[in-house]
Amino acid sequence: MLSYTEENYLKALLKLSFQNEDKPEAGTNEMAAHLGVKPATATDMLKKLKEKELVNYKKYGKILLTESGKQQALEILRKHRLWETFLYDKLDFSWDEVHEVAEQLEHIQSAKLVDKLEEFLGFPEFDPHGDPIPKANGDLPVLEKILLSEVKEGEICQVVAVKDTSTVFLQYLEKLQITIGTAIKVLERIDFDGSMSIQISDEEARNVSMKFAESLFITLHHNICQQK
Amino acid sequence: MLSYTEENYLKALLKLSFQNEDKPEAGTNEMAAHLGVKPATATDMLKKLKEKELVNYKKYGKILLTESGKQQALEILRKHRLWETFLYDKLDFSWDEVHEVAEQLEHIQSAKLVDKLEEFLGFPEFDPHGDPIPKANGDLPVLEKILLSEVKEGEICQVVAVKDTSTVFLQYLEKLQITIGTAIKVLERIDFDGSMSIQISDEEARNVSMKFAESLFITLHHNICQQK
DNA sequence: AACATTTGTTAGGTAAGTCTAACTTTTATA
DNA sequence: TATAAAAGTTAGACTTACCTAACAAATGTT
Repeated sequence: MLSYTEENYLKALLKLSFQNEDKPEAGTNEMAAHLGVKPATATDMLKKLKEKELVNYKKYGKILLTESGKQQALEILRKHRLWETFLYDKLDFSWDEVHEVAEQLEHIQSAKLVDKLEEFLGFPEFDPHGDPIPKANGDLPVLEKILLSEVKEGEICQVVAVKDTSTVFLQYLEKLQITIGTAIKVLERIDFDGSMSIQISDEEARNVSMKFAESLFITLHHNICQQK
Repeated sequence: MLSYTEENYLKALLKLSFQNEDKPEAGTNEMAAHLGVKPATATDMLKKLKEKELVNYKKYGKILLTESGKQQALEILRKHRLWETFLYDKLDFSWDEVHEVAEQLEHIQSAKLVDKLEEFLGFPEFDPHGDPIPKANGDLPVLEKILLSEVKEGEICQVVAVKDTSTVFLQYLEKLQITIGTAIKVLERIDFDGSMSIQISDEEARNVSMKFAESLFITLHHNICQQK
């Protein structure tokens, strides 16, 4: 059985592996910063987790979850996101209040509790932030993402990824204050040239080209919040 | 903010004060046994709790919660019993499974969570074991208890206390396998002499006198379990 | 009242998780 | 490529909550 602290290290490692998705390794300082401890402390814990075969780790090397470590981390993430969903859906917490409490609830030990909670919530696939909730077997639901250009007039969607990763495009996004999670409402589609009029968050209307609309992945999921 | 462990000591002290209701003090060994630690450990913690003015305690003396300590203990008990009710009512846990998980859940820190949970559950007054759930202000709901002799035919009730505390009566109860929490169904009332035919738990029918029926306090509450 | 038993305390030690300060290795840059 | 900066490690110390073993006080019994 893992301690509360060990669980937090595993979860942090999993999160970092999502962030740097191409190479899912992490560094000691990165870990420490994420957990709010000093690097020396993280080093100690990493040795301990290596002993338990939850991480691959060598002196001065990069840190990687083992398969076993990843499964355990996914289980914790599963609990975290199910509890967030519970707080949001059933207890009327706002999307920005759920995280702090879920940080505590995710450490409750009871397999039955997690499964019953999932059932009670109607087997949700995404939490209130739009993040996928791992299934009991560790599978992660995939966001159904489409291009902004496919969205109908009047619909609201959320940015989930970029198709074009060129610097000019990313800089343009930054100028428009669009990041992952930003809400976009399609006000009008111009059939003539494929351009559209959109509303970004709660800003005023703005026109974007077909090229733009075909470079941005969005989702229509409704259990996602306005900000992130 | 109290640690998980400190909270457990306060809760244990509160429980002991309910048990020895006439004098709500406890001893070091008693405490230690209740918490599954050695007396020496309990002594250390009691000094610490005294420093925080949560208990009144003197060397070799009896232990008593201060007003502040009692309020904090009641808050923990409130959380424990609300979570038990949640698990029982909403997640289909059985009455004997709820305690273990509630022991963990009671330590979650969030005033909003407790109040929202209470609302979500419909402001229950008693937990699945029939124990009163402290209100946010520390008030304890009182069980509506009546004498067994007042119960109508066909009704099911649960034993909550004895009116007669004589040894012969208590020994008789023991022989009938009646303890606090035992379920009793009134099968027939004989007006002639005030005696009644009752069913104890799932045993066969049995006749008891008016004197007996007037010596046992019961409750008709329905959110109470069969056993305790 | 004297002694035995129960009850409670003290002293010293352990493991987990944290820290600071000094040191080593890796990496980035002039 | 030499050196400075960044990243990571080690050693030693602190706190919390626990332990054992030895001791002290309170209680019960003849």
